[in-house]
Amino acid sequence: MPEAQYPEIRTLALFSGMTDAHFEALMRGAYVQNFPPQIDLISEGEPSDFLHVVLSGSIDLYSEWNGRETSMATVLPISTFILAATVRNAPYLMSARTLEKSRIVLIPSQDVRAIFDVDGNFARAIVGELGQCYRAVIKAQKDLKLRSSLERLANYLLRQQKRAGGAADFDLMFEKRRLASVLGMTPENLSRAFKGLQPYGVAVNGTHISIRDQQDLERFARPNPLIDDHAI
Amino acid sequence: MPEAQYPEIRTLALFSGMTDAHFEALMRGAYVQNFPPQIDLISEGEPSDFLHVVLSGSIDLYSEWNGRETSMATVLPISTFILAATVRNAPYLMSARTLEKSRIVLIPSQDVRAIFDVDGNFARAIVGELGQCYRAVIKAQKDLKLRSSLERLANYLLRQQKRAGGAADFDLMFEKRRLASVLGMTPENLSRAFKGLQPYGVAVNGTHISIRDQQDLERFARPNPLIDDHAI
DNA sequence: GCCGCGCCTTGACAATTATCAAGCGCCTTC
DNA sequence: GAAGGCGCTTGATAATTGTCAAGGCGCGGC
Repeated sequence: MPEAQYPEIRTLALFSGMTDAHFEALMRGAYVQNFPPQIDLISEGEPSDFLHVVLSGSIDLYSEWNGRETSMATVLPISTFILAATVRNAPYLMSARTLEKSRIVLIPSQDVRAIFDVDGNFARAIVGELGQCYRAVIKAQKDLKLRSSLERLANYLLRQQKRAGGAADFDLMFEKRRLASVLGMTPENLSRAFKGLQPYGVAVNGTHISIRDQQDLERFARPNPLIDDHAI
Repeated sequence: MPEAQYPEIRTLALFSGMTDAHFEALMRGAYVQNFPPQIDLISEGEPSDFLHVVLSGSIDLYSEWNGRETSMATVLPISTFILAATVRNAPYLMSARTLEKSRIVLIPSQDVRAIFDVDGNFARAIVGELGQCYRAVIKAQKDLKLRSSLERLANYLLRQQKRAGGAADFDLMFEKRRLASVLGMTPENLSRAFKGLQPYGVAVNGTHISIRDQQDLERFARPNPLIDDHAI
């Protein structure tokens, strides 16, 4: 892998604490690849051969069972995915596909495990990352089990609004079909859910969202940091 | 904490790889406590002051939002809980209560973090544990998003059967009200779901389950290792 | 034994969510 | 500019799941 790419990867919390020697050992076996949109990168059930790092673009993590499919999460630059499968040397639990043209670093899993075995700082960084991932899934599960689809959508919009800077107007980051799957509903139901939020001052125009009455929407959504705050 | 308790804790994968000195440093600040049933040990939102280890009994991890409550998981001896909150020094995302009379070790979180900072083997053990926890929640989420309540119950029964030794007859491990909450449904709906599995050869008598036609139930449940196998 | 309590079940009904089938609108392509 | 494709929306309908109220059953206490 070309050294020019190193800096942006090195700045990741996961890699910033390790020694130069270990980092370079990791990068030696790694390579960067560009993928077009809608390309399957990994399939659930396969052995975890590579740790992936998204440099640009975006990735959909999804799962299938019995002919059904659901989006589990979206990975945005710059971050890694399938870390847990790599460190446990276990099969992937989710599949991954590019949503758009994406630039991905592939680091052989055995190299990650080898460095992990000898570099305490790397192990500690992985703990930080895994702990965050774990807590993110717990939050998602609380969202799913404790809220109706209308409440999930309302809180999703409030989270997106905050991510987009907090203004009353912002744009959805991906297509509604996928949003529906992430929120655990059908596209039809999402359409109706948007209508169901109109009384609370939510206006939708394509991917553009306007929150006319912040107070009103929040009164309905009842956002909770232990579910919605991704920083803690 | 009395040294007599050390061995059973020491055998946990989490603690078995660390040096004696570090282990004893951890145990110095720890103490064991007995709790009666139905006692709240921690509440979501509180700072994570202690890492907990269940020596005997059982613990319900649950969450609340907007007046609703759901069971997230059950912790059985001997294992730890709220490890992620401890290592990230973040507030608990779930509450915990004893289901029965339970014996719990409380290890000050700051001690855990201090040893974690200096003991690479401990850090690696935590990675193993967190990775497993993460993957368990991902499986639970796939179960929730991809299956109907009837399918979740059918697969739950097959998992329990395997845990109980694989015989056609076995007993549920906790009361149906809680099972319903774990499976993400109401008690009434669980009752009907049991009836709905009768055509597939499932007989229920109180907490006792008989699987009359293994093939038939499996054909309906379609268990999948990437959701149902807790070992991988 | 009998009572009372808690849990589970059942039935009737309501709300939520999914499915199926059009139809609309926008964008691309030719 | 017309045609076609694709994603989104809408309506009608069905399936799933939840709610409320009542009743049964078992178990411990008196």
